[in-house]
Amino acid sequence: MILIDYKDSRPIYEQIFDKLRLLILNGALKADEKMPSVRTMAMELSINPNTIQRSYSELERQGYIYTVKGRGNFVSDIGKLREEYRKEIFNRLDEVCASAGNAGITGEELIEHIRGGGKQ
Amino acid sequence: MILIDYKDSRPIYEQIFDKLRLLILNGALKADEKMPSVRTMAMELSINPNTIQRSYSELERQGYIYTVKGRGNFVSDIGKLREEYRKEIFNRLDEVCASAGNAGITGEELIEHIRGGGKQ
Amino acid sequence: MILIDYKDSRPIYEQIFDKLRLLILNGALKADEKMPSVRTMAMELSINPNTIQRSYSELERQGYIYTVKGRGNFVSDIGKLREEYRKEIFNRLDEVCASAGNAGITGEELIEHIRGGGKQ
Amino acid sequence: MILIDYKDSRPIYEQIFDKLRLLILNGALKADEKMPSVRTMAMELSINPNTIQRSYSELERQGYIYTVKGRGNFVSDIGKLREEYRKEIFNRLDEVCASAGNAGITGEELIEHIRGGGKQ
DNA sequence: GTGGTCTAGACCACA
DNA sequence: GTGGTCTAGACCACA
Repeated sequence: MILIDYKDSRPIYEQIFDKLRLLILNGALKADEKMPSVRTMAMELSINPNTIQRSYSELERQGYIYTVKGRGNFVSDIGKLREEYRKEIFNRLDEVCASAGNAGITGEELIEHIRGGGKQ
Repeated sequence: MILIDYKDSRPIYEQIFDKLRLLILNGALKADEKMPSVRTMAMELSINPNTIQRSYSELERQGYIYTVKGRGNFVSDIGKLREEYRKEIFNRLDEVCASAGNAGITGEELIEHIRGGGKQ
Repeated sequence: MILIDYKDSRPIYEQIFDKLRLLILNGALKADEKMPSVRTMAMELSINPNTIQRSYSELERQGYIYTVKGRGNFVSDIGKLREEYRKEIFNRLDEVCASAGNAGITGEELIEHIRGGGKQ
Repeated sequence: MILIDYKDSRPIYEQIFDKLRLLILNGALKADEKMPSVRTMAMELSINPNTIQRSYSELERQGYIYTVKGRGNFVSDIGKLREEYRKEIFNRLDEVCASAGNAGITGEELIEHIRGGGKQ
């Protein structure tokens, strides 16, 4: 379900955070569904529980999951968060556009690339 | 000429690398032009020379500048590099598109955002 | 009668404790009235009986209820406790005043806020 | 400068966070001033560096300090944050008022308590 | 030297 | 069993 890329420069806790967040935004993990326990996931991925804990804490801090002490972590009912994620993506798009401008790439070229389905 | 943002989470050597690379890609720094010496730039920016050296090494490794022992660093004649930089940007665009897909954003929405000039 | 907020960070036993204490201080639960049994309440709230037990133990420890073996839990005749609860509140108020002082908020501002009915 | 209360139920990292935040809000630590290094503070307080690190991370996340890799942590120029802290305090005051209402304490009593300087 | 990440292992509160 | 906190110790990137 989750694969860790040790060659990725991003820290492990962040990779896990990103993938879980995506599963929640996707709807693959639904509201009030129980997440795998910190220890279970740590065992499955052969990773220290502290590291998983950190991913979960960050998910909780940003409102993607909520914690019930002694019971586990559960998926939140996200609503506003979808909107925030959309903004995050448009911001990243803006950055790409800015870099493109510096490299002499026009907006039309970017659009053509998107239309072509990327990675042509 | 170069401003460092200490509140930026990116390391200093990377900020400097990015800005110098941009000046070269821009044509602001032209082929065979001499770069400021490591020490000069370190003084001007009040930064550890090791840090400047690291930016320069990375620029050299990627082919943006070349070093002549005892004489200094000079801007390369970049040709292929422009093309590589373009690829890098299209790759970043592909990543944004992939994330967008996961969030239910269509290519048309991205295109509309680009057309609108972003940051509306 | 009692609603548990699983998204509240406070532990469940504490939420139940707080709400029952309030019902007693309110007078909604009167002296010598019988409390619902641990099992009944556990069933109604779909909660582990151990958790309810813990809330009841804490209520008993602080004198809000008393236990008769084999018969159940009963509301105490609270008198001093009202006074203690008042002290607790004034202590919390003192803490707020102290924090306010550190933030440069004057007592008059706090008073004005109270007069204004708060949450304006 | 900072004392840890091991009898306090709040975790150590939170106590340190609170105290440092206060020193910043106070102006005792000024904008762009260097914070003690994680290790130095860990030694002084005889606490594990990871714990200090956690306090610093939280301070950074909330914008009270900023980190320059390889150099250290520095106090941010807080502005909005003062306003947020004020709000936090008024929220806490609102909670006290609500509890007071439940205990039959009037707003006037609270005001009188504040006027009297508390802890009378 | 400075912060960032991770592991191993422990102990605690809570259910 | 479940998450939360902490210590001890290691290794890395950065300056």
